[in-house]
Amino acid sequence: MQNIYKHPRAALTVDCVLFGLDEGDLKVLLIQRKLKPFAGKWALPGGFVRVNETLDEAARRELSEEAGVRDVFLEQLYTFGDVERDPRERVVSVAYYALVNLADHPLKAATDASDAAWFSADEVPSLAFDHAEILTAALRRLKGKVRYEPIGFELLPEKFTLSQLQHLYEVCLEEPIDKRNFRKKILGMGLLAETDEIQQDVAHRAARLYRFDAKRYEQLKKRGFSFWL
Amino acid sequence: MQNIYKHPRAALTVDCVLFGLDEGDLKVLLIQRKLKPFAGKWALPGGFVRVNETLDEAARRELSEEAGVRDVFLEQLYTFGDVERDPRERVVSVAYYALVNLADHPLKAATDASDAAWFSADEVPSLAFDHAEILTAALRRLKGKVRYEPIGFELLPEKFTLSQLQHLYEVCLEEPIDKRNFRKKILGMGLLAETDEIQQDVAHRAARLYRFDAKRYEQLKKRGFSFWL
DNA sequence: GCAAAAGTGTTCACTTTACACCCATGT
DNA sequence: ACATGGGTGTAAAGTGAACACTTTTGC
Repeated sequence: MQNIYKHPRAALTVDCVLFGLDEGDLKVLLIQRKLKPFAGKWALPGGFVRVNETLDEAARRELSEEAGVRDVFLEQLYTFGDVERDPRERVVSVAYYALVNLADHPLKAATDASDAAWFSADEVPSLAFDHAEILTAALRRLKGKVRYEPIGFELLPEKFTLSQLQHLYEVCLEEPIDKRNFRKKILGMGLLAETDEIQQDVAHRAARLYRFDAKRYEQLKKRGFSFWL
Repeated sequence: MQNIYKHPRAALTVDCVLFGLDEGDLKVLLIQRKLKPFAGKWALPGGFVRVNETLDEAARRELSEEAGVRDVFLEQLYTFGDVERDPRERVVSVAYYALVNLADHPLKAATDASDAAWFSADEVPSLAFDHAEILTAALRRLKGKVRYEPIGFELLPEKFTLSQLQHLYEVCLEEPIDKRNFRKKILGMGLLAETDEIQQDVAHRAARLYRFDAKRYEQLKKRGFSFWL
């Protein structure tokens, strides 16, 4: 190595906003800090980037270590670089957001840092560092992006009902949606494959289950199709 | 400071994709490198982030030092963190894109690094580092974002004709646009203020000049209006 | 007078919205 | 039998797309 430490360097971290959907309620996973600074405060899972791992790898590692989740949808969000965002020293943080399906992954975040808990995304406690700002940015991104990319499915189980999907969109778009129009539009896209299964153990007529057809989406995208809701 | 250099740290840089519009041709400013690595190759303006400046400040400083432009539209794009992206050592780069109006700012980039030149955005030479990837991402962002945010005006002079605006959109959307429909739509938004001036020194009927009314846009946005083209 | 771009409306197809009732199931 | 959500079609309004000619100006 050459030229290193000639000048002082910022430290580099990743922070992850992990979203889950619980019965039509959008949740975020937070971790209660054990160490200074902000000991005892809630914070996003995250940590230092190692010198030989990519940013994506660091984010996945932190999600695995601190939140106990693997193989989830993950996307870089924004890099936060205010000079005073960490009281110890200059720390620049690359923020990610991740989407997990709470039906398959446990609601208890099995982890070493077991002080993890899910909070409603718009009712979080006071957060450490600038994590409130990161969370706000992640919510904005999620709520914007579900409209033009089919990422909402990452929050649902593999097989889901049209009502579950509709509720998800109602949460993200922050407005009620007409049931018939929603079904017409989403089925008309041809991205949902009907399964031969139906909802189980419900105290009313059981709904048909659908899958998102990712291969079909890729095909259509190549032909110029754009997802839009 | 505490805990510093306990572990090796990545270096942190910013890189800027500066776009300009020249007669309906989208251009990017590149700098010919003087130093190793990649000496002689073309690269994006950029450099190391100082420990006491924010990322935005670093990006603006580099644009000023290397490209000779100030007070331009600037937005963070993405952070590139591949382990091998710099052959010297681990360097993470926060990429920005900026939009400048070439009519007011000089086409010659007056600068210390005077080996700067404008290239057509889709006919660039081979670039240093992963700058080709950064440029691709910036183009994708620009071409996507002009549709739903009125950022295109940053590429035009303060007063412009509707045809100039249409050409800009034709470049970004990569398809011809019907003149009458375009004018109907853009004027119908109420974001353009007619000036009492007309185009000068053209060998045909002179077009009326318009301004983008940023205040009006802010007002409308608060009332739920969304820009869309 | 001709070349070159400015400016201007209408029609048709399609998309979006609004809206209400019966059905299947479990308790 | 009743409570709960599942599932379905139509009409009216609004939006997007296609399209051609006259006007102004400089040379």
